[in-house]
Amino acid sequence: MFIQIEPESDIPIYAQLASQLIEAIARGKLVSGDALPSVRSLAADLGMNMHTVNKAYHELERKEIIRIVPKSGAIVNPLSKDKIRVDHLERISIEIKPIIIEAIVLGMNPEAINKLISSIILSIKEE
Amino acid sequence: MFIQIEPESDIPIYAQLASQLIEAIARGKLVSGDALPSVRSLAADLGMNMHTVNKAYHELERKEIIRIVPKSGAIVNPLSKDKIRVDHLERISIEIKPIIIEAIVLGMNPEAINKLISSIILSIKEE
DNA sequence: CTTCTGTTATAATAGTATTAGAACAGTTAG
DNA sequence: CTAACTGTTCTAATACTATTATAACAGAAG
Repeated sequence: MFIQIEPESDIPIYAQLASQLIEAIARGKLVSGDALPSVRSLAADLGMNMHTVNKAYHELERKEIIRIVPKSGAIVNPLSKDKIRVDHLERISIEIKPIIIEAIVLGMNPEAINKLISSIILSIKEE
Repeated sequence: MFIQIEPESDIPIYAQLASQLIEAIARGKLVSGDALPSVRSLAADLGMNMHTVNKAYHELERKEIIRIVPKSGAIVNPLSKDKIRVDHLERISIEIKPIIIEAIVLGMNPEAINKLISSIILSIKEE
């Protein structure tokens, strides 16, 4: 697996894992219908506990990015191309708002913010 | 003070406070050079502990949004209009990246993301 | 049927969040 | 000058989260 965990980060490792799995989906390394590794095998693979991987998976399930089939496994949900549900948009909005405000206070104007986001999107698709 | 804390939120109250102070600066309710209330008085005002307010202030100091003068008080830093320092840009980038990725996975295209951010910026300046 | 799956439960450890109380030393206003 | 106010530092208690460790359970899959 293409996961790199930084144990010394102040970001919990279950959150790092969840984040990198989302990134893998965004990059097309994981596509709709793909099965994720079992919590036990991925935990062994990454040298962490089964429950930590399980927590990351449930984080992704809560965001409806994967689906967990009890006693069976987890698979990547169909990603709605160029559509977004209102509740998802709401969550993204709540998550992103404080950062936008911080950016403004630190001196970024709307164009600069837009430019930053464009470069982030490019960096995802390229790397 | 124009602060509203939600004690039942899963966001720590020191983080809520820090966030709302940044927002107050973004809205111009607090401007460069303004003195923040003392940690004791704001804590009493909001019904929370002095140390919790202190933690929020140090969070803002870490982000270089305010300056804390030991044994004296905290004042709002000069906000660099339409300029942003590289290290600040770097931090904003790291903070915003996982959310952008989540937005993409949930079906937002670059235009939709840009539109969302524009509406957030508008909502800050209007309300 | 046996192995693999997520689920659930208990438990221990470490760290964070929040509150409390107190003392200390520099700042400031009367 | 002095008294009130300031952030700082310390100890300490409580609650919650994060992480790991075992173990047992019951459904899925070969």
